[in-house]
Amino acid sequence: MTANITDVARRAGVSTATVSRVLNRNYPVSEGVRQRVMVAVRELGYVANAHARALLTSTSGTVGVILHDVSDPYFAEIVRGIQEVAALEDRLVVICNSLREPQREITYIEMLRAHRVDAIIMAGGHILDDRYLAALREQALQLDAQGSRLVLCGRHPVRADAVVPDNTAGGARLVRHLLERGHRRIAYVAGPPNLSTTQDRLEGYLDALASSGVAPDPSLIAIGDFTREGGYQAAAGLLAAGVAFTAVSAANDLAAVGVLACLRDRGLRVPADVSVAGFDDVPVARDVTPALTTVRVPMVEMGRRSMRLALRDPNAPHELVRLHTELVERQSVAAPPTA
Amino acid sequence: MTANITDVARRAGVSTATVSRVLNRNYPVSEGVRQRVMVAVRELGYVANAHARALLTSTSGTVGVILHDVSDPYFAEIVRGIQEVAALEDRLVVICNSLREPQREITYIEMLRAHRVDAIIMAGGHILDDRYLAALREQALQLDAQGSRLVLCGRHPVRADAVVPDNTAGGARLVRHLLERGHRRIAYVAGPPNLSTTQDRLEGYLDALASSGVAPDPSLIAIGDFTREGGYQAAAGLLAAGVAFTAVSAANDLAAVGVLACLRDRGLRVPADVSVAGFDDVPVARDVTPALTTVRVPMVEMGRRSMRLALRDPNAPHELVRLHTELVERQSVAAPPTA
DNA sequence: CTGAAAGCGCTAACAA
DNA sequence: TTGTTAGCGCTTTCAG
Repeated sequence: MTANITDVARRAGVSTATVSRVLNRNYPVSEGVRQRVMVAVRELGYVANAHARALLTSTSGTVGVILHDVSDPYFAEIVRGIQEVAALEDRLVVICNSLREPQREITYIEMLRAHRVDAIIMAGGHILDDRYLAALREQALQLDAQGSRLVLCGRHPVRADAVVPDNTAGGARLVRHLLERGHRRIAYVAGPPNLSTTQDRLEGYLDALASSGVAPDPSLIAIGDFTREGGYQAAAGLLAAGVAFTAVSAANDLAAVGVLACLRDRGLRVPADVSVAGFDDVPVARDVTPALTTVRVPMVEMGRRSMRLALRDPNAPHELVRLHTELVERQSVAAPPTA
Repeated sequence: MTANITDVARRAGVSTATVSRVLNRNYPVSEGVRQRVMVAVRELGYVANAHARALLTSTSGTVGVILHDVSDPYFAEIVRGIQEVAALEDRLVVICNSLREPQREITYIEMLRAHRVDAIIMAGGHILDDRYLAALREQALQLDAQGSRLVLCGRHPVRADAVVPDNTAGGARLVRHLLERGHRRIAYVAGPPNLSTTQDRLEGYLDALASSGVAPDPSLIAIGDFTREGGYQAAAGLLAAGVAFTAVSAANDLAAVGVLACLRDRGLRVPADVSVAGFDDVPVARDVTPALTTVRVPMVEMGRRSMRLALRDPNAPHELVRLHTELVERQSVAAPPTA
């Protein structure tokens, strides 16, 4: 089987304590002994058992990340930021896809707790459900007792570290842009109704409308699910319902891409007939035609900051980092057609 | 600090062995005792220490994945397949971005070995470097001795399980398609020269040319790096060099998207003036304009199969799974302009 | 500078 | 059915 520290010690003719000291190089060891130990290590292909070490030091060098789905570009970018810092700090990253299922999230937290991860980063909006939030709060407490940190990236429903982008202000800024261009009938493709991000961004839409004195029209609001397919269906629904609109603001870029595809399939030109806007500024936003006007959310930076918070001392006080969003003007928005 | 099994045992008035038996439910325990233990567990928020368990059972329930970068859609899709199976089998997945740096890959393997992962999946092509391959082979041996599996996803340079797509055949199929449409001057945007995937796909291009009796022209081959930016630069270089071509075949979709952007910036129409083809069929391929003709690589399935191989018995014999690729015709390829 | 020994939290014989 | 006990592989006092 695998060589252990005793094998190395025997081969080098020293005690296990000495081997440990050589490997952790935090104690004076004579050069000759050091050499002998290193040779034995190399010859045996020895790698210290992280579990045995974790048992003693109660720190695993691992950080857990729970998110909707890594293959969603929004989360992929966040993870990129997380990995960047993890690599710098020699940490391993465990990634868990929750698929936005509350039970799955809680189960993952427990698995990660079992592994005594140094911290857990939960990315993405949270589900608006009291039982879930209570369970989450309970887990946060346990995590704390365990000496590991909880970092929320993109939401902030429980006492913990958090990194949050300004979704509401970003949403309002975007809709204001649409209004400035002359749009009054602005459809909105929302995310899943029970998600905080959906609410925050929708609020921005409503705020902008309100401060311009435009009455919101419920029939202009369609429900998507943050996917391309969801966006496509939402647009199709809007079109089928026959409601008039000159612009569509989608809750995220993926949905906006779906809207674009639907409008194209129906023979509508963007932005000549209808303007379309997204949210997030994921890489695909600039590669669709027309390139998407959107709100840039600093996803990579959110990931970096989250990981930085995660790696602080377990006793450091909670911190809340607010990040700004920014309007990115491209080609998918123009003045409404002068019908 | 954290509650341990002794705390639970004391609180439930039983021995630690009993607690263990209740939690692992693989031994007869009287119902009354079971209840008492469960109550104690709940009250203390107890979660068994995975490290202590791993030390005994020498299995961690964790699988490591080493890949270029999770935020690259090709890898993101593979990871989706991996996670799908991992969730089904209650495994945790550690993801490591190697950025294609050989040293980083080896270091990650050692970190994962230290954590006694049940298996390591290495995704993506391998670097063509003898020293690196020797080191990799050595690690594969150690992994084997350790009782954990090594699965290669997308390459096969060392003795191990592997899941490989048919890159060469796919590349040839695509170029044949271009030839059938009447193209003769077909430029090629390759990946990094020292990568196996680059070689495999380029070979397909050359094979197709050869079997049609078209002499390959080195000046038609540009080097990219599998990124959008690399594709853009490669196309710009081709254009600047003034070589004539009526089609561009890119080594992957991301590069093809860059080629598309470059051609657009230069005022060239696709496919009217130049045809463009990609490789992989990542999600963005159908959302660019014109939608990309490409070769579908079953990335999600590659991920699933890799994970399935990873979770087999450590002593099971190596297996090699070959997966087919398939031509996907969209709008970016047409007959060459009849100049 | 080096070794002996205790013990981290758990599971798996072995007893009872 | 339940308890006792011996480690898993390592780090860390405490001696020397």
